[in-house]
Amino acid sequence: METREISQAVISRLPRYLRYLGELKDEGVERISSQELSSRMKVTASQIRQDLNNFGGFGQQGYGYKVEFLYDEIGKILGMDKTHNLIIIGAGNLGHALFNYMNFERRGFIFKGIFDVNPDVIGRSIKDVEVLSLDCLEEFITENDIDIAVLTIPKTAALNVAERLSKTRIKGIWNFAHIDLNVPSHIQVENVHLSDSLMKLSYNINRGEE
Amino acid sequence: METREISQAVISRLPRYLRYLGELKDEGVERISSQELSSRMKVTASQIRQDLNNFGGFGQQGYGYKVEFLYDEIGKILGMDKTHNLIIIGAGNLGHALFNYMNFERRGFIFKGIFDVNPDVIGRSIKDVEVLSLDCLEEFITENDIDIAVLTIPKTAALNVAERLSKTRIKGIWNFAHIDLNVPSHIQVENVHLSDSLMKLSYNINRGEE
DNA sequence: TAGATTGTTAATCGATTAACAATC
DNA sequence: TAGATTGTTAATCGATTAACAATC
Repeated sequence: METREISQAVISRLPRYLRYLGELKDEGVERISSQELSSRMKVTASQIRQDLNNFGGFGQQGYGYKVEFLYDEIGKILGMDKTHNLIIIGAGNLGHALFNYMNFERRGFIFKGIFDVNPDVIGRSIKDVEVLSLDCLEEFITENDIDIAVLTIPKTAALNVAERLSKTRIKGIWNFAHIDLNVPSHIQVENVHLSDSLMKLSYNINRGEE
Repeated sequence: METREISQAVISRLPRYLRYLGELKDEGVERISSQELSSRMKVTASQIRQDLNNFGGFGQQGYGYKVEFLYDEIGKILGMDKTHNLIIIGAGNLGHALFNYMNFERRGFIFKGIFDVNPDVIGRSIKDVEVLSLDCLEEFITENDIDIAVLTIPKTAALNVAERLSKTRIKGIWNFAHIDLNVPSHIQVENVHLSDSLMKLSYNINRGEE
């Protein structure tokens, strides 16, 4: 329905808006102006208004924005009003950690299963959920209406699994493997390259010294 | 020594260059042109040359770039020739996972210690390293020449710890808490907001459907 | 109504891409 | 030398900021 595409720069800022609005809501603040919000968030008021107006007019002239309303609207834009079924592929430390991390479930991200290739790990239970063999991957995705696969496996394995996922109903891949995936355009990939992030920090630390 | 500031957009791309050059090196490729690299990485050759020339002329006209040399140079720019001492604050699932993740050590990031507040956890061992009490934080940082603190604790605790870290010799914070930290400018903060990332994926999935 | 603040258009700034002269 | 490809300047594109008319 939308005509022009909204830039990823804007999308990236939405969760941050949501976070600050959540805090305001918790503080019992009912209304906020772009000016006030801008000084809290250390961005320009202009940017806030521009960003929001990509999705419609959420404010009232002369008044500002209703915190709760805006919070809900941004939530909807980000799809937080829907639930998403996830599986984790890779029951190593990181997969384990994400699986145990409950806060995602509050947001409608439901972990339905966890997979591994290692026979020593398959069959064990994490949080009452059994670690499954990768053999049943496709079947499980279909039967459990899985939308998102989280990849916490080494890079070579990730390429192979991404290939298999491409032929399923999966809509998105949350990729923690240190490699770029090549998947059809109907599958969205969101990368979390931890080592890239750490290298960036390293750069900035060394720069800061000069 | 450098006069103009290099943009964070450029810095963010460096680890990706390093990754691709590493692959090329492994494949035994000795030289590569910006054109060839651009088609592999799906960026423009212009961008590659512009990015690299922020740091100096690493190529040879008519020839291209020596893979190994360029790999080493980018590594140096990112500080991969130095070692960094890290501590992890928060021995929960995520802290645990990062602590166990060996690949960082290959890059010169040495995990020196892990901290928690929970008395049930303090004293236990992870990889032969004892989980320490937050009480000895400052002392430990000084005695072990710690450069980077990794924050894998809930947001309120993170604010408090960041405050304490501000008064130490710490140069950087790798922040996994879902909150923006306020620290003096001599401390660099690199955020990994996992829930923000997942929300972005959620947006793109729902958008993709239209 | 007067004051405040949005929504939106216009101006600026920065980043990306294109072009080409320099040179290996 | 001729060909190839860099380093770098110039052009374009997009994103951010400023300004202000619309309006609550």
